Amino acid sequence: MDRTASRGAGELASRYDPAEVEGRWAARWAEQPFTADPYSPKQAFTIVIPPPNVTGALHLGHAFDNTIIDVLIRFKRMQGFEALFQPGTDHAGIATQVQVERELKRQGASRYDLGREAFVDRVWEWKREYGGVIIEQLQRLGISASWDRLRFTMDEGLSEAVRRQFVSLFHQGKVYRAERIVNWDPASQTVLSEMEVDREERPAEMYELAYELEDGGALTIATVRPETIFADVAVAVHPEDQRFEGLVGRRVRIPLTDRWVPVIADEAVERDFGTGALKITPAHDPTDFEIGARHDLPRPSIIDKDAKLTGEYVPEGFRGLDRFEARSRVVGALEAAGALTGRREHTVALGLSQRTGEPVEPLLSLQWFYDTDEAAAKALKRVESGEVGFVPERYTKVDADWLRNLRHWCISRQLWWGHRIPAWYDADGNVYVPPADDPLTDPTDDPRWSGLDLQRDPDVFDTWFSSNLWPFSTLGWPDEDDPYFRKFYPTDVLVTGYDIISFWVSRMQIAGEEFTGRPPFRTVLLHGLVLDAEGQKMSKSKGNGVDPLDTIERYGADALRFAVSRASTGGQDVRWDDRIVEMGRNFATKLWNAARLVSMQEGTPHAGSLKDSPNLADRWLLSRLQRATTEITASLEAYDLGAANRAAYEFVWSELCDWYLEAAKAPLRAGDGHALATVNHALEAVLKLLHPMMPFVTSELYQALGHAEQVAESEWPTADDSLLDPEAEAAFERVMSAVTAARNLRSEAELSPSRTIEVWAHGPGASGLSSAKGLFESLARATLREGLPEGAALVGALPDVELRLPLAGQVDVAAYGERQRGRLEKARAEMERSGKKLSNERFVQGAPAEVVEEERRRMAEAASLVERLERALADLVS
RNA sequence: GGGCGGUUAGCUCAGCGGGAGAGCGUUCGCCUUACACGCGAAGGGUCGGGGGUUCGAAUCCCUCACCGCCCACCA
Repeated sequence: MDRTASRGAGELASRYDPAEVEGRWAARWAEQPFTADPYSPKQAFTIVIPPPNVTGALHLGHAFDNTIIDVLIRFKRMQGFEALFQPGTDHAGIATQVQVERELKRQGASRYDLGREAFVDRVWEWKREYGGVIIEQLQRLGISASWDRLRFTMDEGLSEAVRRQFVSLFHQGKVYRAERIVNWDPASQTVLSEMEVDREERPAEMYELAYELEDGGALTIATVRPETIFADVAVAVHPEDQRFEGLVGRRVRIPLTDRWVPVIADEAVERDFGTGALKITPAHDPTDFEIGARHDLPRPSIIDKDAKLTGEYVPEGFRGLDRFEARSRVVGALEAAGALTGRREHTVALGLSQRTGEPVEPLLSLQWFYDTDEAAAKALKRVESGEVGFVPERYTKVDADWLRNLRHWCISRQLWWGHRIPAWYDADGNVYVPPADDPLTDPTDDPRWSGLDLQRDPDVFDTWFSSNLWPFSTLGWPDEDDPYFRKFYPTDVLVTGYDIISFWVSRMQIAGEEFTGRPPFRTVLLHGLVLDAEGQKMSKSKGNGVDPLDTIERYGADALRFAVSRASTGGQDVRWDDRIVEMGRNFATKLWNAARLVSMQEGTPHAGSLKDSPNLADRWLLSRLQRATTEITASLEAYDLGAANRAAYEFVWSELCDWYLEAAKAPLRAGDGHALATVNHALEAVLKLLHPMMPFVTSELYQALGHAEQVAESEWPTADDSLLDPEAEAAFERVMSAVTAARNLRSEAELSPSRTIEVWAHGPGASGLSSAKGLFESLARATLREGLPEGAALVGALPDVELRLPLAGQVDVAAYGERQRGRLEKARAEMERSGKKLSNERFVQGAPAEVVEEERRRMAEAASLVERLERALADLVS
């Protein structure tokens, strides 16, 4: 073993071990996080984390959000921005509560056994125990957030922000309490917003029921919920429906009861659907609620919060029955009573609780609502004017449509875990809310109301009623003088999956307008969803999720980040494929070994300008590096991580490693200072360019090259156009083609790669090739001679030169000839195509000059190739 | 019922107006002193179908088919 090899081996292990290296750097970045200085003169660049559930575990969705954000943050930081990646977690009300309740259940208890206070303590305990897990996992991913600024939605400051939000909106009249039809989840015993309800197509039955008319005859209605007939207050038909002319104003009897209800006319009734007559149940159906309101009808409820039939309107035999049980019993009774006149299969869009999977029950309930109309309109303007942009652009419309069609948001939840609503009620149900200028004082401490017995609302806010403030509550708001708020708000980019636009993005836009008068971010960068190998969305319930930590363990976090970066193209959904991660792992190893090769070199790099190098390979590489730098930088600036990834991969593997390093080996061995300077420079640049996507291996290698500062703190490379060298690129590419042709000859001749072959060059390009003799010979492992060799030879034809390899005995000439004929066919086809095009007057006239010129060049090349191949074949036969 | 995305090599995907690309897999060689997580060579596609625009279409327009997603109060 020679000295250089042993020295290199001492510096860098011969095989890259991601686990060891990554663990070390992850710990370093966790302990000494990248901080952002609010007083820095540098321009701010801010991204807030989409806060993960505090008790959750890292999944691929998080890996996407955070990798993309971290790539942008590291990139901008290196570009000289004061970059803040604001981290934190969400208390995730219902999700966390359900989780802790499940744990309690395993111990044979329920939250009611503990009582509210003890239960909430229990959740805090749970949070203390598991709340750090996801943070550690993110740190393991190499996320360079400002961990010293970790925030939680239920921190004191953020809770204050939520309280201020409510109080302010209340006094503006935008938040109000009202009885409305809500989506009730009987399993978790809370109301849900529209968005927390998943619609699922389910087969069901539609029943036709005959309601007896008071003057004889019957009116037949259609329903999928016969069990709700007891809450009927009317039957509605369309005002212009001639079938029911004369019936409006008369009364019908609800089957199985003695109640008579009026027939009313309402435009909401669809004439073509069902029988054209609709039973009206205002307390258990949103449409019916509205129709009932228009006609001033009562709203009797007959389904309770456990989804059981209840109340005096329900005949005794059905009282206490679960809704579904009740349905079949009611249908039986209707049939027996002769009121069931028809039934048929029908698909319904059943609402299911996103959390519990339980069918939600629409019922009447007194809840808090938030009228977002005014702020949404302002937010919409920003979107329409382009002040807030979406990447990819098509989501602009999704967001705008959403902002346009918002309904009032039900913000109260019957949970214990969350921000408790700061509203109090007296015995008469009057509402007391802290004053606008002093939102933190409880009304019970307010001297004005000291004589009253005020009870605080037991409910808490919807989780999103705190995460909507996230882009500014984490930066110190409501303290508008907080230096972080001043420096880093509004944030620059919001990165998240497109499935969260309605939940979070639009609500942050609204909150930003409402409380800061500014949009909370300038750009919304949306990524696709992660699908499994079958194209199914990954989800906990399906159990088809990939555990990113497992992936990290097997391939390394850099490899995972590489895969995420590469998959981030155009907001496209990604079918997760470990082969891409493998590609990333291999790439990290490739980089490692390239650095190892470089670190093994001894000698003194040329001290002057890189432009001084007389070596064709150096000039070629430096020129290519400028192009790669430009492309990678532009791609990152356009938030196109996929393109940046591909450009970097291509340059490093196919150009730097496959060609340049091979070409440079000989000069380096000879102590060429120009080659050494070039290779050092290129490697350093590559480490920087790759650092955002693969922070671990690049940090380790940068350090190994002897830098005291971290690569993360180094300056982002800028392309130096004076190093662009189209001439060198073209010349080196000719050498590359010749080398490939020579290697092909070796392969055709079945000669061992270890053997040096003798290659003869003939043709106008031969002398050019000879001028790069050394390069060609070392890359092709050949001896280059000019001219034509004696006797039979294999021929590799290039447009301007042909390479001949004198025939050794063992070659299968017939097979070789076959392949050669194939090449000739291709070249002829090429020639024909070009010829056709060039003889087309309209092409020559209509196409841009350079395109026509290019075509002429192609034509000439093809013609020359055909000629060489024909001659070579003739030689072979002779 | 509206809206959006997808259909490119066996698989997973880039490319989105000037002669089809990558990784994996396949075939043939190689432990060539950075790397077998590697090196060299090769094979493989009428870019879902049909129409149109254009000198020129995988790329733009229309249309059809299939796959997927989002929104929607026909009970």
